[in-house]
Amino acid sequence: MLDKHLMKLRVRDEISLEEETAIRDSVREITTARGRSTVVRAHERMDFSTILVSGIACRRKDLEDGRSQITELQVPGDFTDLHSFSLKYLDHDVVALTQCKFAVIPHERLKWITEHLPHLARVYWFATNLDAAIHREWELSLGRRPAPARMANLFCELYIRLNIVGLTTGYSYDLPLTQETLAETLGLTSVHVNRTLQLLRSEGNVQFDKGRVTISDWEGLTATAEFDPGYLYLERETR
Amino acid sequence: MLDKHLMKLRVRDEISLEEETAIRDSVREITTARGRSTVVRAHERMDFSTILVSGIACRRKDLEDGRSQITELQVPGDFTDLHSFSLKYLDHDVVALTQCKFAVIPHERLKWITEHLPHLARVYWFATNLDAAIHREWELSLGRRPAPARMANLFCELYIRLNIVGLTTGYSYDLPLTQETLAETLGLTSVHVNRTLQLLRSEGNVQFDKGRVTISDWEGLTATAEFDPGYLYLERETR
DNA sequence: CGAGCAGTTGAAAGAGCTCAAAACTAGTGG
DNA sequence: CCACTAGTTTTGAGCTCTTTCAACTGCTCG
Repeated sequence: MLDKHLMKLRVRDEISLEEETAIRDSVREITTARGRSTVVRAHERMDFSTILVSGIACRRKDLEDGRSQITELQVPGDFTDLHSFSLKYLDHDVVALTQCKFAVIPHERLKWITEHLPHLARVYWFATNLDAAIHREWELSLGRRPAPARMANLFCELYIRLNIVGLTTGYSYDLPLTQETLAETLGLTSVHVNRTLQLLRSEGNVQFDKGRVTISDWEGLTATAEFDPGYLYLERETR
Repeated sequence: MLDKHLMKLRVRDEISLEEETAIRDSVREITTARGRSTVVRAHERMDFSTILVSGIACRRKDLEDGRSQITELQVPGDFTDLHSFSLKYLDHDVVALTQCKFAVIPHERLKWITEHLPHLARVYWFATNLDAAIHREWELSLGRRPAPARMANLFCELYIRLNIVGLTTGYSYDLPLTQETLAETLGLTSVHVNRTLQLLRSEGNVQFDKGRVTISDWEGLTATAEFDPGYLYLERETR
């Protein structure tokens, strides 16, 4: 159940058996959410956090008039709302984009970890800092990269993140999102997403079809994306 | 020296005298940086973090071709690179936009805090989560808000953040940045920043002149900004 | 078979960009 | 005190990327 979560953590640090046990023992229950359902609502008081076990979820911020921006995509193994432990409520919704399974961890357990397992606490601190690093890269994309580079960047990032948790097959992976959702993610309209997708396909580096991303030329893709994986902190360190 | 830092922390939680002392005792030295100088370079290994004591700094990400995006502005009292403690190196530069003073805190002291003062550790964890929340709001701005709302939003955010540390006078505050820098912050060109500034001024809500922001109609400004301060987490809670 | 999404296409409008020049500021040195 | 420089702000004109709006296709599923 938490295997992908541990894979993700262990890419960046060593996790002892004691720590692994503490994590596994922290799960109160497993919940399921239908695709396109809001799992956590912004401003709602939280006393637990959840790890995404399967499916694709996201953090989404809405504006009054219906416009909305997805600020991060979550893949299996990600702690979707670990930050609610110190924030107490979220500034955004958590939305299950496809059918999802979540492992629920009560905040009291996290508190216990900060008091008894300081190294694991730092690993989790790191995990939230990694989310922030992803946010910063997306700010760069949204602020400075034209649509094709922005989209190519997203496909690169997801390839790396999904590869870590064993969800890629060669250079392709499932991404069962609509172009509409992709638009919310990239700060574009769905029409423009459609055209940009065609452009990328015509360049022969990536293809997005029937909910699956296929990268045919990784070098070419990273070039159009100006992709530098540094912000994903892929080195193992003692945190 | 750290008064503003403590003011910022105490808006969100109670900080005991013991914790305050631990913070003050953690400062190894005070350094100064000239305006427009890079203080920390991306990918550079860090063994200390710094609190901004005075001046305006920022986190900036650069692209090969010279385009760059500021992902957050830092005001006095902010821990500019607390996240380098768990990240080990930064994915962005830290740039002093004006002359700045910094208090230097060695990582080993932060480690000590995580092992002996778990509550303070959680407060600092919270502080990095607050940065992430600001990043998310900026993603929303960059992705979905047209230039005037985006700019108005920034002026609102800075008003609140500077007010917390006592750096506002009525509804105005110093912001000695060029329009060029503002453009890097807002994901716009300096030409468009200039025109948007004129538009906002003509609407009579804000004015940005000679490095000073003057808000003449807070209600009006928050309306054009679609500003909701929820993401700044202004409530005091036990973290 | 029809309803309802998701994806695709076309045409026109608009927000923001580029390039280039002019006007303003403030500091420097004669 | 004035000329000179460098940096910043302002303005104009044309252009591009992205949006908007609206229609059309195709697929899936009851």
